Amino acid sequence: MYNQPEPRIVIIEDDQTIREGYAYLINHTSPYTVVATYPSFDSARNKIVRDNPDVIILDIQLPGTNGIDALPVLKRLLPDVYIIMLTVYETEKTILDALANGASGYFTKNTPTAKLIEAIRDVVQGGGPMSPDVAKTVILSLQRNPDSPLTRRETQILELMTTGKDRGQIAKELFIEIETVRTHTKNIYSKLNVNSKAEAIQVAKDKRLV
Amino acid sequence: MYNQPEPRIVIIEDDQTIREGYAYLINHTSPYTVVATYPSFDSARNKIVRDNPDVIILDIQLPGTNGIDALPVLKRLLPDVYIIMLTVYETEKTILDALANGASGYFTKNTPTAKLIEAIRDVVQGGGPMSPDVAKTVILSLQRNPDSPLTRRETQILELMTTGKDRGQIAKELFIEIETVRTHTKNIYSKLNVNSKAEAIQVAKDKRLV
DNA sequence: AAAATATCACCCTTTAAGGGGTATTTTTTA
DNA sequence: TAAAAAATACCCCTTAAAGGGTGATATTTT
Repeated sequence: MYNQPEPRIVIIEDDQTIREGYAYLINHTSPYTVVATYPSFDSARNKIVRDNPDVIILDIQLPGTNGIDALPVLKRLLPDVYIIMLTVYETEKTILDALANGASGYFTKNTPTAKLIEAIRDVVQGGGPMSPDVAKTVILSLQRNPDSPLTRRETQILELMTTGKDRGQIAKELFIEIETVRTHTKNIYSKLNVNSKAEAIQVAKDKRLV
Repeated sequence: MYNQPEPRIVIIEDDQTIREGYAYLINHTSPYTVVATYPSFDSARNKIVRDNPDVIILDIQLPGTNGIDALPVLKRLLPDVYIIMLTVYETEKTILDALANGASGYFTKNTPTAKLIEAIRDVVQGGGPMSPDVAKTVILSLQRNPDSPLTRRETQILELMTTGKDRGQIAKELFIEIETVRTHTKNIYSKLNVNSKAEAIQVAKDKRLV
């Protein structure tokens, strides 16, 4: 068994204080090495492959190319790199976009360096660390509306509708007749004040009914 | 300003060692109070409202009613309670189901009590703590397939399709003609080897293309 | 016992979707 | 900078799936 070399870190963050602060503390209080820091993605672009980082700490609000747009590029340049996002303002969409595009972790900027170092350890071990507020947003995005007007069966059928299944497939899956599925569908439409599958799916997503 | 009373904790966990271990350590090393512990949800059902907990630590694998099914019932009984799930085996579906049904946090059972106490603090402060492995699963569930055969535009259109929008709405939203949407749709179908919107959505969900 | 939920059936109408073909412009990449 | 890929747009024709209306019985929950 070979000794794994300690992870190499690159920080891309426009605020000099934060950038240098994290770099200093990671270098001096952790086994990891910050091999380079950049104030923007555009300045990192041509050098980062040679830096050969294992983990990139990437700010979202950057001058020029922002962190979200940088993500897929970095992933293409360095397919195996772990990316931890850093941000001040976190909207649900931003967070979800970042994660959808391959971020491994997500923290707000008030995160103490010690937590960030923990996070680096977690990602290289295959985990997906997030600060509690980010996790909360993610959880919320997964959570259903507890005040749904739909019954259990209706919710179930609506959910199957959102997956693109048609009446026949839904009926088969639930071991009921197509006509029963129709009846439920009509009740769903009436409760949601819509009159098409498409609208129902939109309301469902909108109100987190499924 | 009144002093907030310290959070009251209930633990529902069938393994006596774990149950009593957590209870003891929470009571003795944290400001929180474990007001009751139960070996099953069924045994907790009639008493838990009187326990008036702020946070419930809920095991998933329970004799009788399992933790996932217990979740909605607990939420109805105690609408404002925070629930932290505890589990040994975590499949993606289990985790996502738990979160969809109102869990506030999610940990695997090897979690040290200190982390659990941190988690209790986090949830009462509105956060959504998860252990890194759970977070990883959640992140993975949000992540797109990096090897999608679709172009950017196609992905965008497929995504809009999954939200139930029809050609017309998609065209309007993207400021292009309906016929262009059609062309993209045809290309999507051909790349995904399908020939209907429904199938496309199913493949999209299946392969995490959107 | 009443109310809510879930089940099944038949009529008829409409429309959004799908197949096939062609062509120009813009953007990306080698 | 030339070639390839992606994005844009139009026409013809066909049909499956969806939707509206109405009525009825069985099962569960409260």
